[in-house]
Amino acid sequence: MSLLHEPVLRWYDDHARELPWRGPDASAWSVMVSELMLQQTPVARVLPVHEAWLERWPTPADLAAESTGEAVRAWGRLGYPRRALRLHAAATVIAERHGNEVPASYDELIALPGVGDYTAAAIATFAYGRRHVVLDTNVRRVLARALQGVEFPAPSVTRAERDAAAEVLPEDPATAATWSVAVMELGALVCTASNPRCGDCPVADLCAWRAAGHPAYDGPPRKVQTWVGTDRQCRGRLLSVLRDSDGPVHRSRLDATWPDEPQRLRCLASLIEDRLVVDAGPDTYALP
DNA sequence: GAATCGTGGTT
DNA sequence: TAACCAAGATT
Repeated sequence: MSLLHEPVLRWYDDHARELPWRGPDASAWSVMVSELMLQQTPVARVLPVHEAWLERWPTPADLAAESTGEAVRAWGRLGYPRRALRLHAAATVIAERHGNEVPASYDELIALPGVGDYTAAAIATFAYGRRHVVLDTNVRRVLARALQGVEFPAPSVTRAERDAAAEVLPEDPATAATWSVAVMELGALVCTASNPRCGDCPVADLCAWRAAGHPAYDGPPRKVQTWVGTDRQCRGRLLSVLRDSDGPVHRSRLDATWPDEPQRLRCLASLIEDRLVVDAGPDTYALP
């Protein structure tokens, strides 16, 4: 029993946000949709899209019955639209091979498109109360600070880090689930990447990083993604036009979004390759 | 292991 | 204002 458990669990009881995918009435599908949407995307932006998504597609089979293009359109501006395709593909597998029920085991979950280690552990834990180590960016940061005494964890998950997280995971599955969501919440609201609110932290007096005097990060430089002029920006522009159009679009409308022609053509080809866009006739393109 | 993949709020 | 960063997955 880690000394961290009681204060963190009590803090969560008092400060947890009420989110639609939490609580006893949330379906496993609701949890799964939220987890895919929350990959690299802030809660505030996910909330309205998640609500509309669940209203429109209450079960995996409902989504699977739709075109992938409708999924991409409903995804809106959440970013990384391939996640919409993967969620649609996962829904199809669930409808066809899992009786339209989101599977509960980690092994079945991680076999689904778009579901990696974190998401499989999160769904198994938060939707079904299974006991797994849930290592997201928040949990990693909180544990790096509280246990290891460093400002940020290593660029990728290390064996020692996973072992340490397993070490502090409560034995009882239900408590472990609450612990994981509580640590995530603590990382999201208090133990933030920049300007952490240590004054509001329930484990400030147990924190190794604070005890060491908040030493600055001295690991390998953390990569900062460039944006202006990248293929990602170009792809975003192109897809935005299609998303906001009811039907197929003439190439001239895509041409207007990006001046660099070789890059524009390359990005359009990659969107087609990714099945986010389809060739819909002479000089015409559309969502799939 | 490193590169790639969107978007927009915050500082 | 440019940089930072947000419940990662895939190749």
